[in-house]
Amino acid sequence: MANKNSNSALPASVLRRLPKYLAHIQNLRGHGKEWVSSLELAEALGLTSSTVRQDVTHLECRGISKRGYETEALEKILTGILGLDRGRNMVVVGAGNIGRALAQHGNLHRKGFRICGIFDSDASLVGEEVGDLAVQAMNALPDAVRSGDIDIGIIAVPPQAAQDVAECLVAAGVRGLLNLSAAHVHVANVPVVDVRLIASLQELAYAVKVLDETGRVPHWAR
Amino acid sequence: MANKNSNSALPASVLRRLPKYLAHIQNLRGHGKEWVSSLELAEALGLTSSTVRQDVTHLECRGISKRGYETEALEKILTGILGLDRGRNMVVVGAGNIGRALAQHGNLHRKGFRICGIFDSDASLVGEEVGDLAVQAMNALPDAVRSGDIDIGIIAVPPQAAQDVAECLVAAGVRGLLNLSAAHVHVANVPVVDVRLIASLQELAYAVKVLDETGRVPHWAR
DNA sequence: CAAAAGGTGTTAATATTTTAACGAATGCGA
DNA sequence: TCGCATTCGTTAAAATATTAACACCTTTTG
Repeated sequence: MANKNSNSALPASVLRRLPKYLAHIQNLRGHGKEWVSSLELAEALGLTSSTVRQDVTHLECRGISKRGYETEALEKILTGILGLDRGRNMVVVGAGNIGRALAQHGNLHRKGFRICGIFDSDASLVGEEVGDLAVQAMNALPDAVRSGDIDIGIIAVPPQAAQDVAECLVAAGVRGLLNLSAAHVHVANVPVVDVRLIASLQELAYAVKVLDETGRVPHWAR
Repeated sequence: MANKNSNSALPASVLRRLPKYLAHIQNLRGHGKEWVSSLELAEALGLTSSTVRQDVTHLECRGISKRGYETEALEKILTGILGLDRGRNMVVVGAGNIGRALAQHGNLHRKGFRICGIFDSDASLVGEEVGDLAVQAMNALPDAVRSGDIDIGIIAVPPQAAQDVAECLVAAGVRGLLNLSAAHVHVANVPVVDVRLIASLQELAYAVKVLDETGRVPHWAR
């Protein structure tokens, strides 16, 4: 018997699609659509209907024949699984372009990800205003994390500094790391997920090269 | 006989690791290291040595027993495959926080990705300075792309606008798209790669939830 | 009310990715 | 120069992920 109850962890492949389902369904709901079929979802997102149905299997949600899935239910379940029903407090380390952009990024806020502080080891940046925050020195980090109920640390520093910053953040008590640097970071017992900014560009450069040479777009870039 | 000559396209799984190999190897070279073994690479990047050796198989590169791989050769091959030996010209659409941050991001430039223009449909932003560029109106885009030898378009707009912008960019002649929005975009015959900014945060939120509930970090977030 | 159409959930087949295992090659120390 | 210990390339196995196929539900329609 298939195991699909909600406390068994999701396969990574499925999890990675969930955010796109959610974004699309929120959009549909915004247009007043109450039902959506696996085929519609698949076509909108570049998948097969089979994949969509398989994925839904892992959710606590059943569709009904000839109608599909209820968008309201799907949205609720997805936000629940992703833990988006509760807000998350975060700090950013690195007040360069990317760090500052994130700190001011309204969308994050709208999705329940609050940025509560921004830090930099460069003393000349300390005090500078970023949105309604002021850049703080690294030695202010531990207190800020402990007293601010911070869940997540965002690493927006040059790659050489990334691992050190990760360790700082974890020592300060953060429970998850979002890594925007190109470096690999690893810390015991704390989840890390990479935002592959430069890597994605490099992938794209490869895809463009393949397109030039063969006239065809690789399937992973469609 | 295994097919490993360079004109057969790389498996997606391998390709996605290449940027991390490259970043790490460049770092090693910076420290004067001339050789690296599959095991060292694996440990630094959170992989198995088997995976690394398997990956190298797809590169036009042989290691030698008891030493490993030559870092210089690896770097050259990787940059070649990813098409990083030639510069790429890009335009950004969307002069919000993210778009502006990218346009000024020094690292991109250093890696051969030149940002040649930034555009926005919001007339009130047109003319604003971003680094050494000025925000242009959308109707200036086609000429800029055609006359500027632009390869890549970067989509940094809200999700509702993403698909339209994608089509604009492609109509203007761009040959690849980097999508920073949460929406899915699709255009015939042009590769698209997503930078999963919000999606990654959502994945991380899930990983944190799993950590809370089970005490263990899911394997895909380590 | 029967039949057709358009959906789902499930199972089974296929394809891809990762890992393990091991013979062959190379450098190092005695 | 002869082992010994490393490390590679390769093959095969195991694990994951994707796709196809199909029985069985619902709604709509004649």
